[in-house]
Amino acid sequence: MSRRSRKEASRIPQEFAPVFAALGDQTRLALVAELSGGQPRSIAQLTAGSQLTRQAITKHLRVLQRARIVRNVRTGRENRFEFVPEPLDEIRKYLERVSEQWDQALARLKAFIDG
Amino acid sequence: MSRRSRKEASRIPQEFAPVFAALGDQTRLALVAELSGGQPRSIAQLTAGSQLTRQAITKHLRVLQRARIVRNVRTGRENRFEFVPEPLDEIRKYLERVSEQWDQALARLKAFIDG
DNA sequence: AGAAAGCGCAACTTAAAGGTTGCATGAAGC
DNA sequence: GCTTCATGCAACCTTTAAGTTGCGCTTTCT
Repeated sequence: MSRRSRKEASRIPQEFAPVFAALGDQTRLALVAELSGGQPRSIAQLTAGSQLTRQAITKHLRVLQRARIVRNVRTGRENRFEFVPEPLDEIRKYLERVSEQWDQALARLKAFIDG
Repeated sequence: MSRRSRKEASRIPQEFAPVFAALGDQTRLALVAELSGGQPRSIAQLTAGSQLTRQAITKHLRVLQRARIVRNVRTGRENRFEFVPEPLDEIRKYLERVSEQWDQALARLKAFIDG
């Protein structure tokens, strides 16, 4: 037994659910896409590129913030938001593990069929 | 100009929102984790490993199915569900692009600072 | 045939998500 | 000092999500 327990090789990271949930919305995906460009943007700026009201955008930013996908930096009267790559990177690694587990399952199936 | 339009190098894939949304729930993440092991499972089997009712599990499976993360195969009186890796693979590729875009932004920032 | 397993459908309840409007407040510009 | 820009807070509305219960139907087992 190398590490982890015997069964269920890849842990079930239910801690990721809030991050996935935060990404499960068109508006928030658009916000992430814009902020992942590198430049921090104020709420007003982000609202300008959308059909929604400022309040709606604010709420979406709070959701992204609670999922740590985004961080705010207040400067003067404006509140700028910037992208934080770590959570999405964790998700990416998780998906790689799922993919890996799937490939291994296929390999076992093939080995079984081949006899 | 190679392809796509000049600005916004990486398209905003709002088509991914339903897939992310489907993954944004602990119960469904657990179902995905179990099914990604390779073995198709019936609704009754999947319910056995949960605190919820069969109907709740059924609803979650329908959500995963609409997001193409899972597919059902009816055999006799039971309805088995199996994992479909493609959507999660698309998501993974998307996250890689976001990560890439972020790295490029950092590189430009560094180049700017260094003068 | 009769019992039990495995599901699907429908109705209902509760809670949360997404969005709006109105108003108050601190910072910047003239 | 006054105005305007950028926000925050709160109340409210509407829709959807999550979950339960009850019932009926088909397949399998004995």
